[in-house]
Amino acid sequence: MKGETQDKILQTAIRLIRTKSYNSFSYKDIADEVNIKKASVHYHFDAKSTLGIAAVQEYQSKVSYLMDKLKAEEKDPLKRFDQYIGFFRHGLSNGEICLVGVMSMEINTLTKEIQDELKNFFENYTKWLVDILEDGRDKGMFQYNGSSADKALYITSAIEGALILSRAYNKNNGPSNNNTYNMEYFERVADQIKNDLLNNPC
Amino acid sequence: MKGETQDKILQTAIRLIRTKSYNSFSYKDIADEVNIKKASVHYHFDAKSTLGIAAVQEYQSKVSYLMDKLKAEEKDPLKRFDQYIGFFRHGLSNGEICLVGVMSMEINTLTKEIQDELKNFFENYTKWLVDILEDGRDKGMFQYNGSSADKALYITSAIEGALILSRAYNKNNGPSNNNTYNMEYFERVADQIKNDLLNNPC
DNA sequence: TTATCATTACCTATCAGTAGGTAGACTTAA
DNA sequence: TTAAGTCTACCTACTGATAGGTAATGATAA
Repeated sequence: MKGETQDKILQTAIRLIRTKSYNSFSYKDIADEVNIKKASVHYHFDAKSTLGIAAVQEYQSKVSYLMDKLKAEEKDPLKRFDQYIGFFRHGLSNGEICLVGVMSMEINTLTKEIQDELKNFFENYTKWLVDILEDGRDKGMFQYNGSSADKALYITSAIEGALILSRAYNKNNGPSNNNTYNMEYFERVADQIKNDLLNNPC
Repeated sequence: MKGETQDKILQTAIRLIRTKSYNSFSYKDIADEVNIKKASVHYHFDAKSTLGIAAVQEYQSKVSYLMDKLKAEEKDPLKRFDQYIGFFRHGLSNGEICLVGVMSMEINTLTKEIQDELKNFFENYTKWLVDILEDGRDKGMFQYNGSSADKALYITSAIEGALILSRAYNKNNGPSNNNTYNMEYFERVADQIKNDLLNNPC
């Protein structure tokens, strides 16, 4: 199959970035997981920075697809918001946090090209959330003061932070018998974000 | 002077972790910045993990000192909260984000000893904030629903996330002529956290 | 006082291992 | 036959780490 190995490499890279960070995985790691040799990884992605760019683009297109589908199929703002949160929840339950968050942390060590790719992603990222928020406010379901852009930035910050802290500091973390993680911290923050949206200043 | 070089190494390590991340700096980086040889860094800290532990402990004791001083000297809860935020603001203005946040992101790549050290730090970290929040609520200045522990987790998440995003996505980031960073995103999130504390559900 | 010894804080040189990366031969399927 | 994909085998640069040596300092005992 054309592109099968290439796709495996890409998906593995994305998973490794989300579990260990960009500067903490190597071509050897990829090769071992895909069951090919290091040189073959280089055949598909000549340099690590190339793979990095591809990983961001692939992750973005996956998220774009989900967000567009969500916008088309789910008209209830609260359920749409829940599904938005659900996207992060699902990753975290497998020990994977947001790729944008991880690579943003390492921003000072990345090439200009990757930085630009991330910036582009981040802009879309917040647009989706602004869209959900404004839809909810228009329909009278969400209340918040100030601009939607500010609120989106606030929520995004809280989610990114919650993902990091949840994976690091939950009791019994590390994957359990069924290979999922304790979600306690994440859920506690997610609940508060939602309550703020629903109950905010009278 | 006894310990002068050792302290320079430690301070440099902390700065490099906060600007680049733990897995993105090397003993060579430290050696070059302190103007000694790599082997001399090993003389003071036999292994990188030893240096990592020492960095977390040193950072913790610095923060502890500031927090205790703050508690003793500043009795107005709002001003105390502002100073708490100011601690993160100051770091970010030099391109440095929270060491706990950075290393938590890399948690899966760290030794058990460093993980324990971080967990210990995180527990104190949230205790300080809970203390500020409850003091403010007791004095009738802060309003929030739910437990103080939940609120502290929420605020901590938002701050950690804001630090990451602010450094990565502000316009014109990178250090400017006066060697400081654009703080826009961080301030926008910080303002909302504060407003929530002051105006929340009636 | 001075010769002896230990300690501190560095050095040069080197280690084995791993990083990302390349050249060229081999395999396989269209 | 040709092109795609994978391999072996290698490279250079760098990783954390160690061995062994050297001044300088300080303590100690004859």
